[in-house]
Amino acid sequence: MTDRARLLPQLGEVFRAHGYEGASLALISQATALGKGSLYHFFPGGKQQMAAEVLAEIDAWFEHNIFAPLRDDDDPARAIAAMLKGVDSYFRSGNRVCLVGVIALGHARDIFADAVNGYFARWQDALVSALRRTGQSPAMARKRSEDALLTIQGALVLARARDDAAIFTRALADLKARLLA
Amino acid sequence: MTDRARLLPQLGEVFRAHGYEGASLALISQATALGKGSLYHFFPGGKQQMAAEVLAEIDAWFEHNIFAPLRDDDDPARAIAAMLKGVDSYFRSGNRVCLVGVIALGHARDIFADAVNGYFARWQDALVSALRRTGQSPAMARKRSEDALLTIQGALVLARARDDAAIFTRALADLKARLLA
DNA sequence: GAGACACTGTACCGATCGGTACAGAGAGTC
DNA sequence: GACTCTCTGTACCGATCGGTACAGTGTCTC
Repeated sequence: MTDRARLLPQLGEVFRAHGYEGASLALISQATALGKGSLYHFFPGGKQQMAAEVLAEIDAWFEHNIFAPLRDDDDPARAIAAMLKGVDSYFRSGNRVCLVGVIALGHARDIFADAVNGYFARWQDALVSALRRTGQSPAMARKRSEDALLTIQGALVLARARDDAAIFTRALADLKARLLA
Repeated sequence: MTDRARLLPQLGEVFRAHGYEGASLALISQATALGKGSLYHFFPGGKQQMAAEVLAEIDAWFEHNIFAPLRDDDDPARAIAAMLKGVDSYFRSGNRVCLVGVIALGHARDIFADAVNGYFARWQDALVSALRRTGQSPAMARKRSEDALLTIQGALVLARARDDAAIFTRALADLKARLLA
């Protein structure tokens, strides 16, 4: 189990760098320093199981570090600030790409549609909850939470496209002001 | 030449749907109803040349329909409104994905880095030009143009991730109000 | 009709794909 | 030492990958 815990982040980076289709078993084997025998011992379901477990781990990380505080923190403004800080840290200030977004844009979305949709749906719902507790109307909370998610995704795309991570940092700063206006 | 003009959009849809790595010659051959012989007759450089020419055609379309009006229109507000209308139409109200963004997120970005960066750089510069002519400060124009590009990209990602094209339409409407505020 | 030319289908190339089979290696138990 | 069980490397599978070779095919020119 602890082996798997060390494996999943490595798999995640391979999928991030090459996408689902582009992450060949040879690349995965190289990144993990594990032969196919070991790989298929841990993941009998092959590549699809690897990606599914990586997505589940990412989801669990966000659930614990981002979504739950947004839903439960007594101080919603603090939870929102913590979300932005956590997001900045998770995406390495714009130098790391969102695997869920990468999969959403690719052909693999069909396979992982539920995981992809659920991730963003729960994020948005949690953010709506926090925004409502700051006193915003349901409509305003919903609109701003949608704005927040697409801003983060768009900033990651643009930062990578222009090879300028500062775009992401600026977008997060603007977003903070917009969310709590 | 006219054959090639009919070919490039078909190639574009294959790359959009499967990404650069995922677009196999078999898929391309099927989508274009052309055998490998014909494909390599038109594109001796293979898949890479196909993608490069598709990107160039996309760039030319935006240059003519979006960027040039933003730079040259006597009425900058009208050009910005036309940009949003053109973008909505080009991306089929959120049902079509941005090929430049798809490539930017994938491993193929390394090959097409200049084309990808140039596309967004010229878009932003053109939008800055229009915003400045509406009387906005250089700093404000630059910030809002960056916001515009990442909003469009993020809305496309989120719309596809959640399988809800309305996200894109809403984002464009909000963006319009924000740009001309 | 002869020749040139742009285009096309098919067979084929070596490499790599995801996945399987299997014989161990190593550690723990009795 | 014998057995079990988890883990590992390697050889191998058929399929597909991007790309090449080449013999046509039709059309147009002279």
